[in-house]
Amino acid sequence: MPELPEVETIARGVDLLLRGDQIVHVRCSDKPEPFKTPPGEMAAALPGRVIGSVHRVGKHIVFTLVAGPDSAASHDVRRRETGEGQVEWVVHLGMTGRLLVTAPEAPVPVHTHCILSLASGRELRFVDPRRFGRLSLLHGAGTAPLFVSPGQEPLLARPEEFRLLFHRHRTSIKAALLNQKLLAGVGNIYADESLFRAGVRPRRAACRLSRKELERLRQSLQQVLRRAIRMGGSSVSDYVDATGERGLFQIEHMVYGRTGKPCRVCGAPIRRIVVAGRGTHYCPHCQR
DNA sequence: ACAGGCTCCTGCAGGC
DNA sequence: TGCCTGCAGGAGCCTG
Repeated sequence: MPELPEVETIARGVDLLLRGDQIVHVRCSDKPEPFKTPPGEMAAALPGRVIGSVHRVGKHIVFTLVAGPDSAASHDVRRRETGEGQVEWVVHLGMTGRLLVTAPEAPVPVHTHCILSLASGRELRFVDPRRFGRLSLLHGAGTAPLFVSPGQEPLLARPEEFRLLFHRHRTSIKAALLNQKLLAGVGNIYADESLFRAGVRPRRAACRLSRKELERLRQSLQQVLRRAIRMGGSSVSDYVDATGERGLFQIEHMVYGRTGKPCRVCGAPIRRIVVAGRGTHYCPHCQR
């Protein structure tokens, strides 16, 4: 399940592979999901545009698409400089979404919902069996961060900002970490892993954590996310990055998916409970 | 306003 | 061996 480190890995990979390539043709499936923007609108707006850059906002992959070299807008200096006429194609992978860069003759997997044919001869395919993912098109430059994820970037949050996110919320710290309006990009795995490293039980009320605990949590979260990005993310189930490589961070999981196994620090069996409707793993001895 | 629960969807694991 | 049930979860929506 792609969270911040996986999405970052994928966005970097796709940026490296596709920056500067031009969209020639778009084909979409006829299912209502995963389209937030009607597929017809997308298929009409994308062709001719050039992939300017690909980056991550929260758990979203944002393609900045600029006018193609032969379009009228590209010759208009004012429109080019203001970003007017620029669009952002936003991909959310949900649980099982994948972006694949392939040759057109490669077999098309089942549950392929969108295929972008590129001027280089390659295809960018969006595949998502469970259809929890979302594809949308935003008009104007730099609109994605606000539209898509109002929450703070966990890697940029400073101590005071981080503390202020939680001090008014009476819900569990686990639910608060998963709330994308507070922090953008944290999902189930890294919530559990950061709470373990901070020594905080997932059911604790967010507003009852001390300054010291919140600062420990902030640092644990940032460490865990940075380390996971360096390792290419966690591969559980079928996650792979744009080039088909699997991440390696799952070998460093301390609690996630380790129910009943001995804690790597103290040896106590890892417990699994349900918090905020999510499977939640913690060490009853190390976390208070 | 906030919190918690339900829903969507498919693949896979486990039980009988 | 095969079928069937239940579980996995991000986020939008509904309710209290």
